[in-house]
Amino acid sequence: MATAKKDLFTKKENRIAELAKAMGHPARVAILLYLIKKNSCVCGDIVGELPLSQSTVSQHLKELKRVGILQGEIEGTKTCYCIDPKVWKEMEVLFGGLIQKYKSDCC
Amino acid sequence: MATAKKDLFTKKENRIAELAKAMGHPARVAILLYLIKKNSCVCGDIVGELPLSQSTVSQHLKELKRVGILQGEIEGTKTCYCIDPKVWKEMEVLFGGLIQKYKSDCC
DNA sequence: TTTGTTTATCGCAAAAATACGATTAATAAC
DNA sequence: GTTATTAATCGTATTTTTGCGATAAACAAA
Repeated sequence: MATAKKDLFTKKENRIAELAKAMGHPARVAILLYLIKKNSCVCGDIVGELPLSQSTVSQHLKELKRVGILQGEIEGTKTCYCIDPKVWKEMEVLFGGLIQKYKSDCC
Repeated sequence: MATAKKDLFTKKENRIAELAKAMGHPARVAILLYLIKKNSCVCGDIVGELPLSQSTVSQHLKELKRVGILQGEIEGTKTCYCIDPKVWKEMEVLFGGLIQKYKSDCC
């Protein structure tokens, strides 16, 4: 079988890239900031906060959910999204670790 | 004039997304890890480290340079890339700030 | 049961990212 | 000078992402 693209890099490299990419769109950053600010899992009125259509926002939420950053819980007709503390911690470790690893003494 | 896409979100949201997106590819993560490990600005032998062609690696380096994470300095026929400490610090502030801002008490 | 609300998904179009080989440009080595 | 080395860029093909309207699905309200 052909080599999967993922196999060209380490698990860690792939995971960092996957999480970074999920944060690599201003709408998704805005969603995260909104969820953090609200300090609780707010429902789909996220749509009302963003200058994008409902279906587009739904896609962004889906992507954040896919990589694990968000959890979505259905409550009646509404869906309640919130940050997954476990994955958030993972990001802290991965990004923090990466950033701390570099001590400037270049060039 | 039409609204630029950038204007739909705040400067901060756009900048976080831009930096995150630059890290949103395993090859670029690998480049950064390699530069950190070598602890000095190593030249284009980055190409030898990656399972990608020279032109593709060059493009990834260009992207990292575009957002400011890397600096490139020409030395003879070689080019020496290194992390820009200033932008690295900016990432620490932006990502660290974002991640620290969330205190789990959701759902 | 009918109607309204909310969210996910489908289908599609447009734009952007990824990857590579070939070529160019710049310099070093001879 | 000529030749070799290194890296950037060009052209192009493929894939992925982004975005939206329309529709569907699930539930609540009437």
